[in-house]
Amino acid sequence: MKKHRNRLLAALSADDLNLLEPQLQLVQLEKRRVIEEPNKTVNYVYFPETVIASVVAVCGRDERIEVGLIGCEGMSGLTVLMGDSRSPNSTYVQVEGEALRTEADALRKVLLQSESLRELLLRFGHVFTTQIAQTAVANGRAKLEQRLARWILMAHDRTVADDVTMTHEFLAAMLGVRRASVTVALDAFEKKGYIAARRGSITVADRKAIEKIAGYFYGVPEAEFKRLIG
Amino acid sequence: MKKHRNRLLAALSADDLNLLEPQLQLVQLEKRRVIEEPNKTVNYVYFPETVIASVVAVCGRDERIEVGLIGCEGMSGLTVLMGDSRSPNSTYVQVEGEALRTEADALRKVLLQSESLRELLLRFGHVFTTQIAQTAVANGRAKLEQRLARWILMAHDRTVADDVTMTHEFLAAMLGVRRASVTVALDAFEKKGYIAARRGSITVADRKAIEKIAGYFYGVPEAEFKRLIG
DNA sequence: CTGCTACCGTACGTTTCCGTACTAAGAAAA
DNA sequence: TTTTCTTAGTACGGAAACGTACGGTAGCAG
Repeated sequence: MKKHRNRLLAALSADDLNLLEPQLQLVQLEKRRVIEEPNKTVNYVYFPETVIASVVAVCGRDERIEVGLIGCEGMSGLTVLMGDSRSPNSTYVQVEGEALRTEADALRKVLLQSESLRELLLRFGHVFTTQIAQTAVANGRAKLEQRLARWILMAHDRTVADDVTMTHEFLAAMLGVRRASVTVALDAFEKKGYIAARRGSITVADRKAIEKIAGYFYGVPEAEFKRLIG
Repeated sequence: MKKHRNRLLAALSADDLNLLEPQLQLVQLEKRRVIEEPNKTVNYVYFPETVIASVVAVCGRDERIEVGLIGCEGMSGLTVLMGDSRSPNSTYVQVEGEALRTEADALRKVLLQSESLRELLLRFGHVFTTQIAQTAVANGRAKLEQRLARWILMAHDRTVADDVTMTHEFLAAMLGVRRASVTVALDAFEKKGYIAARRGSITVADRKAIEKIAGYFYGVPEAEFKRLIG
């Protein structure tokens, strides 16, 4: 039984892992692959190994904004844990890579068999809800540079390399701001030596400095994760 | 067995209600009463009958913003459902009134005894998470008038009367904006006849018009509630 | 009835970010 | 290589909301 990079799977007891592992299938997910569509049934639940996915809340036709980021620390499809099968949010791959997935129905069955598994995943649900709530705070109170710094840190936490492959255009869509605003802010970061920017990619150069910019807008869900999952 | 005004309690099966009801205690909650403090153990879980409470996400010392509103349609203390006992959020009473409460430990016991109870409450958890996510969208993309309209509608849904007792100052703190901005926006609503404003209270006069202003920023969690709880 | 306090209305200069749009420079295709 | 497309840098006027602050008024306390 190999050790999983995914931290939820890594935190499972041997028994729970034995229960879940037969259902798991390793898949390669390309950039922009949609893994959950708004108000459509969730067929698979994903445990990212190297993939990073965005959860985007949608209202109406046009208004949308990223409310959470899921990487190797978490899982998609929380709605399944909550006894439902769909949600108004959209989820798709931002950074391509590998993930383990299980059919939603298979997961439901396993959840009924193990209370400890259910509890671990629900604790992650609490962490993720915290992440959404903190996104709401950042959207309401933080300046663009702070929100951008927060996003870079969260992405950095979830990548194996130090760089994130991401165009300004896409990043702007995630934050719900103009593409040009992202360009200006990233430029400022680069000029101060906090990041190295190449076409379509950002490399973290001085993480401490970026943390200083994000201030308290970064860190709350991360602390909850440590406390509850370790 | 009297019918509860709280819609979660009202949606319970007779068996589940029998299980839960002995634990419930009717309490009167005054305005601004804090029912959950950030990162402190939750002792009681509240099912509002006429109370309306705000869930406020906090980061650092100063930055805070309302991420959700709980009234007779819901419950506080979702962290307990998620297998935890605290959260980084704060919860307090906005509109005074009555609520039924249970000790968190008593609820935990009952949750282990009834799967259907657990499922109903978790479904509400999903609805509330949706509310938080939509708050994040509104904070990031909506204009102040739209956010204000959204807030008024959500409060209106949860009150028995048509009016909400609330100063501009407090409302501004909830939305994370200046008190003066709220005054100006409410003034505009009043001049158009959408609301009647008195010192410290807002009365909804033309709900349809307010819904039109809020647009798609209002309605998503409400639809989820209907779908999942009824 | 009077005075006090909390709440509301208004004002003004300033910051942040938007909408739009044009240009430049990498990267991929021909 | 040359062309074409995508991504990034820059510019400018304008809207939204901010920080701050001053004066007015409703309603309660004495």
